[in-house]
Amino acid sequence: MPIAKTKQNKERRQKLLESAVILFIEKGYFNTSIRDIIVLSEIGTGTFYNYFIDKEDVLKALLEEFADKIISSIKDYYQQETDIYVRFVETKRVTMEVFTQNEALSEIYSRVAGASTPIDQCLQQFEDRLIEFYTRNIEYGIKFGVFRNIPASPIAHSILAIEKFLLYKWVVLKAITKEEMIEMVVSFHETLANGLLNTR
Amino acid sequence: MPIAKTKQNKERRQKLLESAVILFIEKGYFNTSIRDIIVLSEIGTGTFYNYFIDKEDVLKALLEEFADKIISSIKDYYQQETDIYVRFVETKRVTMEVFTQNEALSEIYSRVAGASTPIDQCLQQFEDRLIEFYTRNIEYGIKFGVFRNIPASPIAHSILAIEKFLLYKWVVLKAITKEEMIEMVVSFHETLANGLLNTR
DNA sequence: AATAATAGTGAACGAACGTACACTCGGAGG
DNA sequence: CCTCCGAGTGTACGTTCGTTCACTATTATT
Repeated sequence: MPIAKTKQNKERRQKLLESAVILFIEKGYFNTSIRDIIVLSEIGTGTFYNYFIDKEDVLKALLEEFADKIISSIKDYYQQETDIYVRFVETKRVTMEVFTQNEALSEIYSRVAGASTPIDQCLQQFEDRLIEFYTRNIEYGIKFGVFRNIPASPIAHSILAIEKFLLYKWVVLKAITKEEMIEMVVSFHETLANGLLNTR
Repeated sequence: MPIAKTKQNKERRQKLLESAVILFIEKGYFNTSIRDIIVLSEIGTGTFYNYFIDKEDVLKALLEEFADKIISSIKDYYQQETDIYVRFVETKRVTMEVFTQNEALSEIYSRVAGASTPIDQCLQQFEDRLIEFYTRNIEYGIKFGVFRNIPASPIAHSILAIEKFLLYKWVVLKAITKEEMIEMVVSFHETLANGLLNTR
């Protein structure tokens, strides 16, 4: 059982998390042992258990940190920009930029989906927050007559889905470049916007 | 090293694969050991290695089997239906039905993405085949003036992305029902089709 | 019926795993 | 200056893992 968070040395905790990221990328999450993390962190074997319950607990901490980073970036952007149509396209650019600027965490995020129930719950929370953002944005557009009156939720889902899928294709499969990824997300949104816009 | 495939007992091989599916669902892929598969299959320990190289080899066999099933269902459907617009919407229904009729394999497919490089290569092959189908279908639509002249590939990607994402949401997270999943895929396609159709 | 070939078997092995626990030691409190 | 708390340490243990290989059972060949 870990000791109280206030008793934990913050730098030591960060060192553990950083080492974990390096190893998760290098060897993959499942091929990384707690021992590996301990060795790279240059801490005592038992010390690990003062900070985390197990390996999964480390992953959860990393994902929560990442989710906070993305959500706060979007929130910042939302305070700068209020135009509904500009928001619709540019929010995605903001999100994809956070992903590309945190390549290692993006790769871990892309790889661990479906790995275990607690991890899934953590991911689902994060994704649901994003979908909610997107849905609200589209509903604003409908309310003010910019978009046609269509079900917003499937569209919001599709937006997250393609972001996630193309991120996976870039960061895991290396099948497309960073630029191709962003270009495809934008191109898709332009076509989609054509289906959304109230032009009649 | 496994023995020649012609020398393998087909029923025994199938029994091994079926046991693996049961365990992968029950305990998850990573928490299932080769020992578990051997015990449930009621075969000798060494016999396993006459059939598969390792656990990953079992997974690859399962995924290939599943990919074949989906691709052949779509191919069958393509021989029945030639109308471009009907194809565009209904192909997805065919695909989603194969997924729902093979829930266990769908769950495994949803869960193992990103797990390891060889598995990813296997998945990528399968997904690329699907994307190629979708792209060709959209390009037909453009060629014959049914769809506007837009880049087909990002659309094809988005279609697979939302299918995969909603499948994950149904079969892994249990956050939506089977019916909601299909309804959302269809609803999304209707909006998307509005952006695609050449109505001017 | 005897022999050869080979698939099937499972005890055994070494490596790697998570983590418990007895121990060290710096620094705060008296 | 002494005491003592608790974070840090790392050896050592029991478990489980994947894999091997000498052996047995079964089938095919002559």
